[in-house]
Amino acid sequence: MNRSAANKPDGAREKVLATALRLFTEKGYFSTSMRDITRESAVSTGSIYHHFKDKEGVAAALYQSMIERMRSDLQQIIDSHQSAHDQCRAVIVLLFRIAEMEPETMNFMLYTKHREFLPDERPVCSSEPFEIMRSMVAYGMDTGEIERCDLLVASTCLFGGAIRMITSRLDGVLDRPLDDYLDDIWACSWRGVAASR
Amino acid sequence: MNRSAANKPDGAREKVLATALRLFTEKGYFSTSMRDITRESAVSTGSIYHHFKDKEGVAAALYQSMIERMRSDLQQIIDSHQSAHDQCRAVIVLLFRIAEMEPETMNFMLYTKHREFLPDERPVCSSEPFEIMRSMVAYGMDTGEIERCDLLVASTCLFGGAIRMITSRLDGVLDRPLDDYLDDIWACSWRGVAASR
DNA sequence: TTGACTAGAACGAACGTTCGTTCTAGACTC
DNA sequence: GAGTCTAGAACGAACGTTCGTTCTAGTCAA
Repeated sequence: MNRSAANKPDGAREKVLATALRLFTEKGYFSTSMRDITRESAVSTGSIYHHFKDKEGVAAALYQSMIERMRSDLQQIIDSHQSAHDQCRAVIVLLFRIAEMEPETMNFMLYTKHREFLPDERPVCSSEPFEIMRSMVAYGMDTGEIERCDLLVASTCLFGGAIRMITSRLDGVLDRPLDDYLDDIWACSWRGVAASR
Repeated sequence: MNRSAANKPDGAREKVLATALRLFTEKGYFSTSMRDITRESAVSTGSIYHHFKDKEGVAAALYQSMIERMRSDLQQIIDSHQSAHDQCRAVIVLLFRIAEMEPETMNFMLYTKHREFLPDERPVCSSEPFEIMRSMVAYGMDTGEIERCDLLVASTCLFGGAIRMITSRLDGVLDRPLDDYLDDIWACSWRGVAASR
């Protein structure tokens, strides 16, 4: 397969993925039929099954591309911020930005129960991106920025509030964009885990 | 319908609800067929459709009984604890206990995307139990225990860490029971929102 | 430059299965 | 015997998937 042809934005594969992301987010995986995807992507059934093994294969491709994108964004944050404090805050800024600019991506990433239709995937909180986030917290414990305690507890407390704000926003419970809450959320979250001086 | 007969634990209605809770949690709502419920509850199709309008009706009855149970438990907490600090901590203790003793209930309560199959329900974080939890935080701001800021932000930060710990536990990511983490989680969460003296 | 050939992308009707639900008949209770 | 509950076969709709075919674009000999 010619790679440049396969990845071009108007290619059948890309159209299917974009449509599936939208429909899975709007209606859920099980309420989205392959006929829905066929109709809304304007790609024929046969063509879809030429590019993907089956319906689950479409979801798996979406999931993989999402994991890879996060992995790369997080690596960039590590490279461009010195302290654990700045790294972790940048992660929340990143998550908020994705949630506002590409709510469908964030919805599929954070709020979808992948295991119901991707039984072979680990839960998202054991996925590589979340591992990277935990490693930032561990780094902060080493530098003395973060109070030393159970790593999972600290990570969950530090990012848990922001993540729940994102799901609230995706649920339509928040009227204002997430950025309006950023400083407050970060203040609460960081104060909870920061080392006492 | 005779009420005492309708609620007896071995009644068809109760057997269906218990089976549905288990199957919805294990396999998800959409991957659970009415035939599965028929087989595993040993209640016939006709009988199920006598007690419930349709499949969605089974899920709705589960959801309602869960909301009502939480509402009553939370009211009891308010009645038996004076300070907002103690009330909020008791809520987390309650949630942890339900998650350990009745993981299926907690899973259905917290971790299931009800709106995919109960389109008329509000998202769970706008449901009455969550409103009660927010009112506890508001009370804490009035008494000066909690730093005054956006109510949603404070509530999300205070309970967000614990709730994410629960979902991690339900995902099988945590080896030890939630109680082992209680003190650490509470310390982080409360420190994040407590009024500075 | 043309025409024959080829690989793979696209197509969509049709298939067999499974779903939620209905229906008719029988059993039990008061 | 009227009303309530149970039973499970049957129904039609919708599903994911298959498959035989057509279309398209590239290759290459002459």
